[in-house]
Formats: sequence, C-alpha cells, structure tokens
Amino acid sequence: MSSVRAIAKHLNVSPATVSRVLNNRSNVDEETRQRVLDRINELGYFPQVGRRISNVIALAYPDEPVRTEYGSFEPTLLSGIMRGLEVEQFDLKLLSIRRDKKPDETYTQFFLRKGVRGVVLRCFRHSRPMILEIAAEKFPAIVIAEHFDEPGVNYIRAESYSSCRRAVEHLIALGHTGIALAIHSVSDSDHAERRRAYADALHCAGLAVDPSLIFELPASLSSGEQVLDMIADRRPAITAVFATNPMTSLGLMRRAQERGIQIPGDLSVVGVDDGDVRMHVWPRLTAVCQDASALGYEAAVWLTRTLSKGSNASSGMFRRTTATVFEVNGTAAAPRVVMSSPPAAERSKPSTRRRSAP
Amino acid sequence: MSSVRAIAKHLNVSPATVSRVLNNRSNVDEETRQRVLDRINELGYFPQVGRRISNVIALAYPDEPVRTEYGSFEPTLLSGIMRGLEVEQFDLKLLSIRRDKKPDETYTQFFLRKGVRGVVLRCFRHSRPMILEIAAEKFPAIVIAEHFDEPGVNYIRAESYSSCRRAVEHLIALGHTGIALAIHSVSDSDHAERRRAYADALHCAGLAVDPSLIFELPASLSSGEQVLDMIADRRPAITAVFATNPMTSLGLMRRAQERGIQIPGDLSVVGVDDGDVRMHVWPRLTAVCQDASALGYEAAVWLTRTLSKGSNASSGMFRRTTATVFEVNGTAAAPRVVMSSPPAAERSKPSTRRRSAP
DNA sequence: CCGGCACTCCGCAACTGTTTCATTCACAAG
DNA sequence: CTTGTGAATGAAACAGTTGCGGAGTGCCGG
Repeated sequence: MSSVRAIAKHLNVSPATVSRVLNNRSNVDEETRQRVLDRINELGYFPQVGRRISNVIALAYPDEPVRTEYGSFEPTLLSGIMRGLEVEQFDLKLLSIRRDKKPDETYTQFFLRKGVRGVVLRCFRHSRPMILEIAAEKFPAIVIAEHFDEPGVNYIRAESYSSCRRAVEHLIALGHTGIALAIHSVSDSDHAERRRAYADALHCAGLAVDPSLIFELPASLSSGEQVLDMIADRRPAITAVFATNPMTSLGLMRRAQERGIQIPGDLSVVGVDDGDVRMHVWPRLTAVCQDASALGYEAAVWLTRTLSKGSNASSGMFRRTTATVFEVNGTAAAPRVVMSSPPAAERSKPSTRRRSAP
Repeated sequence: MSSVRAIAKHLNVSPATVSRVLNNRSNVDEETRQRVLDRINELGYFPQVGRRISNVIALAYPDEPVRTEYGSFEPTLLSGIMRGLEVEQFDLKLLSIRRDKKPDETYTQFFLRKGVRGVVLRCFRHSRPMILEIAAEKFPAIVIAEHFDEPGVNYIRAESYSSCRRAVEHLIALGHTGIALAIHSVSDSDHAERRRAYADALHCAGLAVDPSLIFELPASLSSGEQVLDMIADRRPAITAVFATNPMTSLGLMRRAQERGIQIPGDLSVVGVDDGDVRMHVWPRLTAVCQDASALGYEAAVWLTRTLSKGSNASSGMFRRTTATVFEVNGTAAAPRVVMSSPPAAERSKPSTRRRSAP
C-alpha cells in the first residue's frame, strides 16, 4: 500500500531519506524530517520486511515492566493479554519506554523502530502526558486501567466506584462507625474513585468523614503494617479499615495477626484484589475484586482486531469500563460491641482483647 | 555474512527456494528442504531485515505463557529477564510453542519465523523431549530451572537439595518425628531433588520414610488444603509438613487456620517460596527460598552476550546452579508434646486443641 | 499411442526496507 | 578565486519475500 518509495516519491525525496527519518538518523534536515513524519502519520504507515507484515504489538511500560511489588496485577494482566492475542494471532513484545526510547525520537518512530504495530500501555499517574502525546501522534494504542477525558485516547478500565461503595456500606451495615481508609499515595483515577466511594458511603449514612482516618501510603505490605500500627491504639476505636489495594490489605492483616488483634473480631478489613491474593490468607479477604485478566484480554482483542481489519487506524474510539465485584469473605464482621448510642466517640470499647488483658 | 543468496549459491538453488524453506512453504521438495535446513543450522544463519539485525530473544513456553496459578515464579522470572536484557540491549518476545509452532516445521524454522535470535525456555517435565530437539538443532537456547545431563543443553537452575535438607533437618532438630511431604505430582528434577532431600534427612536422623506420609498433588492452594485434611486426623499424629511449592504451602496454612489448628503450635509448616509469597501470611512462612529473578537475569545475560559476541553460537555450554537459602520464619516450632520415648507411635497427643473440645 | 490436464517444484523478476558511497551545495578560510 | 569542510541527500547495492510462469512428471481419456 504505502511504501518507503511511495512516500519518497510523493515528497520528492529519495527512499534513503525516508528510511533515515524512520530510523532517526541525525543527518537529515529538520524541515524534511517533519514533512516525512507528517506523511507517515497521515498514511498510518507500517514497514513491511520483505513482503511480509509482522503482526506484533507491544505491552509498553513507562518504566520497568512487570513490577512484582504491586502484587498480581501485572502477571494477571499479562496472561489476559496473551489469551487475547490468540484471536488474531499476534505476538507480544515487552518494551520499556524509559529504557529504549531516544529522547529526540517521536513515539511513532520508537514503536516502528521496534517493529510493533500497536501498543498496550500500562499507565500510571505520572505517565499521562506521555499517553496524550502518543494519542496525538495517532499511533494505535490502548491504555489499561486509567481514565481519560481527552479525545483520541482509547482505554479500558474497571469501574470500582460502585463496588467500593458497596464495600464501605457493607461495613456500615455491620455496625461500624470508625472506618479508616488506606489509600495509595500516588493518586490515579482509580484511587480517586475509591476515595470518593468511601466518602460518599459515609456521608449517605450520616457519618462524618474524618480526615485523620485517611492514610495515604504507597501500595505495599509494609504500608499496610504501618497503617495498622497507626490505627490500633486510637481512641475512639477504629473497628474497620478499607484498604484500596491488595498488598496494603495483606500487610494490614499480617500486622494485626502479629499483634494478636483478631480479624474480624477486633478489626474488620475490606480490601481490593487484582488477582487471587485474597485466597492466600485466612480468613479469606473480603474484597473488591477486579479481573485484570479480562482487562488485558479485551484490550488485546480490540487492538489486534483494529490493526488487522482496517488500514486506517483511526477507525473508532474504544472506551470500555468493566464492572468489579464485591466479594464477601471472612475478614469483615460486626464490631465486638454494638452500641445503641448515637455514632459518636466512645472510649470503653475493649477492641484489642489481648493487649488490654493484664 | 551468510545470506539467503549465499546459501542458495552454495547449494545450487535459487534464493527463493531458500526463503520458501525458511518460511515452511509447502511447495518445496523434501530432499531440498533438508539440505537447506542442514546448511542453515550449520552456519547459524539469522535473517536480516534490510541491512539491520534485530536483537530480539524470546521467552518461550511449551503451553500458555505466564501462568499465574504457580504463584509468583513466572512474574519474578520475567522481571529478572527484563533486567538482564538491558546489558546487551535486547528485546523480548513472548511465545507459546504449542499455539504457534506448526507441526511440520522445525524449532529453528519456528524461531526464525518469529524473528528471534535466541530463546529462554521455561521447561516442565513433559517438555524435555522438546528441549532436547531444540538443542539438537543447535538453536541458541537456555533452559530455566531444569537439569539436563545431555550435552548441548544450556540451563540455569537453583540447587534446592541442600536447603531442603536443612529445612527437614530443622524440623527434626525441633523434635518432630512425624513429618509429611507434600510434593508436586508432575515430577521434574527440582521436585525429585526435594523429595530426595526429605528422604535423606529422615534417613540420616534414623527416622523411617513412611510412604503414606508422602502426598503427591498438583501445585495449588486446594492441594494444600486437601493435604491438610488428610493429615489432620492421622494417628500417630503428624506434627510437621514440608511442602515443596509456594501455593501448596499457603493452602496448607489456610486450611489449618480454618480448622483451628494452630501454626506452629499444633502443626509446623515448612514451605518453598519463589518470590515473596511467604510474606503474605502470618505467621510468616519458614521456607526454602529461590530467587527466580536471579535465574532470569543470568539466563538473559548469558544468552544475549553469546548472541552479540560470536557468530558461532556453539561457543560454549552454560550450566549454572545457583544456591537457595533456607529462611527461618514463624511457621515451625517444637511439637507441643516432646516425648522421651523412642520415635514410634503415640496416640494420646492432643495435637488439635480446639477440635478435641466438646 | 498420443493429446491434454493437473500437479509439483523451482527460478526470474519485482517488490519490501536499509546502508554505503559518492555527489551536490553552501559557506568559510586562505 | 580557490579550496576545504560539513551537511543533506540520492543512486546503487544489499537484505528477504512473493507472484508468475516454465519445466518436468504422472495420469487419464480418446
């Protein structure tokens, strides 16, 4: 369809020059480079080696790929993507943008240089500008687990507001009034949503949102432990926690058990799970569950379908929001002492049994 | 160096024919195909697009890539590989051999078709014949976590015998005599090694190896639960378990806690951890720990170094065995009743406290 | 026995993209 | 005015792949 030679002829340059632009060689005039790039993006050009087109997409990370600290989200996502690739028989390449992209090349140049026709983007809050730039270049891309209002950005995410709200309402229905929130310190739209769900649920139940019960820490086991230490001795007693990510949830539980605080007897914990980490512990974690595998699957299917169907990549936007489910397991129960008085301060509640013993 | 045209000239065929062989087109004579293939493997040929060679290796799985059921081994391995690729600036492709390899093409053909210069192989027991075939074709490859005596196979693995033996000896030193073994049902050399460590440790301590205390089940949470149910009510009492993989270890603990069996009071558990799953639970799992990330790192570094250094891929074998560490945490302790009698049957031991209450 | 047909195998040529080498052109220094 | 230098770029030679057609072979019907 559109070859290097065709582009060259159209612009009255040689194929060599076009190739140089594509590979970001330095010795080409800035004005010429710009003309070539414009034409390339306009045509949705993709290089064919020999006569064959290679069906490869990338899973691109802003920084290091496949971080294990965040629990099972990345591997679960990855396995979903691999399943999705079977539909159109694509292959997957793993890319780190920070590592390989040269500062002076465009994202389109970068991805083409890597021999990739489209890209699934794992996005964090700080990489939003990057995403917008890629979208502006019209390179085929889809963002995982982040929400965008700007046009031209395709994304798929899990809607966690309603499940998170039900989770907090579940705690309230059990009789909890002192409910803490442990939330990721780098805010993305997911976590903003969860925070809002927490506040709304409390508000609708006539409970005040106490800022001192909101703990912002990075998602990790040790954060969960820190949060537990901070809430364990508080008066009025905190009888429940909503932790908005898996590792923090587990850290909370672990530290509680270490200190002899009974779950759910002394403290109710509701968490969030990306995979099946909630099954690793006892009692099983009552949690808002999102299916990262499904996100990856749908993203991969849409991207590869779009690529193999039309030559024009700008066929249509894809913006999908999947549901999460609130799964009741064993870490949330009624607080030990249910009070008949209005939901205000109380101090005599024997919440941590062993600590108050001798 | 060695191009399609060079190979063609040497064999008195046309470049087109060589290309057809490489892409496994059907319309080429079997004898011709074989001659071309031999020549290709002899020269260690790799296709160049344009004039450029692409630095890509694959992480290839016999079946589906990145299974999450086995816990954190795959993602941890993957992140190690990604780190290792930075050294020589290679890229990684994920391949499923079962999905994409056509039955009538050789492994060399398959990998070349995928544009991959070398391959890291995640091997399971049933895929040993495949590995040997790849090695026989002399395609650059390295196997993860499996041991081979056959020449020509490169591998890296973690030696778990000594740590596993120390783990079981640790249990014996604490006073345990009834020690069960929960082991993966599909045996690979790793698990054979762990089984041997178990038997040797018992033997050297003068304890008999009771086959009825060995449970072979697939690595999973539910297997751990099943094992616990099978050992909980046994007489003479089983006071300790050695579980040779992470998920089974966690399943054991979960079910024990569910049934009110105290760990480590009533039952000691020693497990195996590939990543940091031992940190997810309380008490923290006493476990033999292997660093899957380091395996991936070293495999990737060696493979890419070999590829970018010499044109002759058969430069030297790589066989490395890294150490594992036995980490003592909170799930192993002395059995509740230490007996002074010889290590024989006993029946009055109150091992499961709550269950024996009325 | 022969013509026609179908099928297999393979080479030529035309097509991808990339790189090397040489040329052109502007401009500054001698 | 001549010459050197550097940037920009084009022609050509290289890489692998594939459409088309030709040569051979076997088979079947007349």
